[in-house]
Amino acid sequence: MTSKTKSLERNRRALNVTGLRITSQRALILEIIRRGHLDADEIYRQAREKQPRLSLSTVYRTLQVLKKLGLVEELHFDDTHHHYEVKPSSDHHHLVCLGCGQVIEFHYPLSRYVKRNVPEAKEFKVIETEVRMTGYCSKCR
Amino acid sequence: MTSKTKSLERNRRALNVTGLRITSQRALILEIIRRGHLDADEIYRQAREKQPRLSLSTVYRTLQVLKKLGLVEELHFDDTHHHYEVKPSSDHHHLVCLGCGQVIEFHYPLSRYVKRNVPEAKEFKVIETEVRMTGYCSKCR
DNA sequence: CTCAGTGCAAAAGCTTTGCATAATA
DNA sequence: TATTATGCAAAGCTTTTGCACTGAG
Repeated sequence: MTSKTKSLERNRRALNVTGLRITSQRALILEIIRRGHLDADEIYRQAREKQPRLSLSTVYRTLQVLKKLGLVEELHFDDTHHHYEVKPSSDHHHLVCLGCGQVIEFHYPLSRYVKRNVPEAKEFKVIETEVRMTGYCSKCR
Repeated sequence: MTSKTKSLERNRRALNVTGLRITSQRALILEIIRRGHLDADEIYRQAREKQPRLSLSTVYRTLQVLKKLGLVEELHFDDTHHHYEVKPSSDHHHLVCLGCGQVIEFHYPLSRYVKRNVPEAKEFKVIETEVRMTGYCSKCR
């Protein structure tokens, strides 16, 4: 089984559990999101290379569905676009370089740490944590 | 000196250092932002109670200027609006309740903690840290 | 065959911009 | 008085929605 078939299979399963219909558009979009942090328009452009008739509305609608299902997470790197990525299982955060624009991911159980140390957070039931640190990477600083 | 005069004086000084012109609109907008986390439209509505002729463009332009000067920080609580607050001196983060919408602030030197513990962050020069945890507050959980 | 999903085009936000007018320094 | 800032209206972007058609189950 090729890696590509495997990935398609994984997407098919992910969609299937939910009772949603498995359309070629959804499988393709999910496939593309796995490539990294992308915004709607980038997903649209990449998807149209495979399916030229795909519409931007479908991209947005699919992203909403996947977000609602918890398969995909919406991020806020900059002011104008949203970015999307497949939802990670653990705390999962980002360093955004103001110089070259690269996004460095890191995993760390920050919500646990915050809950332990911050009085305000003690009685808060945390659902989601997003940490975004901007600055300069080792090359750009 | 009343507290109100003092606050006006503070805004005047804040604007003055920068070489910008002190207009009644800018002073008013800065005054309003000090009240808490507000989005452009809320600022606009509150500002118009005092200056009915103020335009929304002026609000946006002023916010951009203040942001560029580092007097005000732009936040990303939800998908559709930006929120603004006067820039705090130390690490300063937010718990957003999905139930009642309240925003709980907390201070904690998280960037320092991350830099110490996360390998990816070690050689990163951090300029700004934004932590946003969503979930449910003690009343809503 | 049926209903969920799609494409297209149009609308709906929020935010920015051009230009003449008003106000600051 | 010389610019800078404002107000208004119009444009620009991203995102959402209505509707008829298509395709998955």
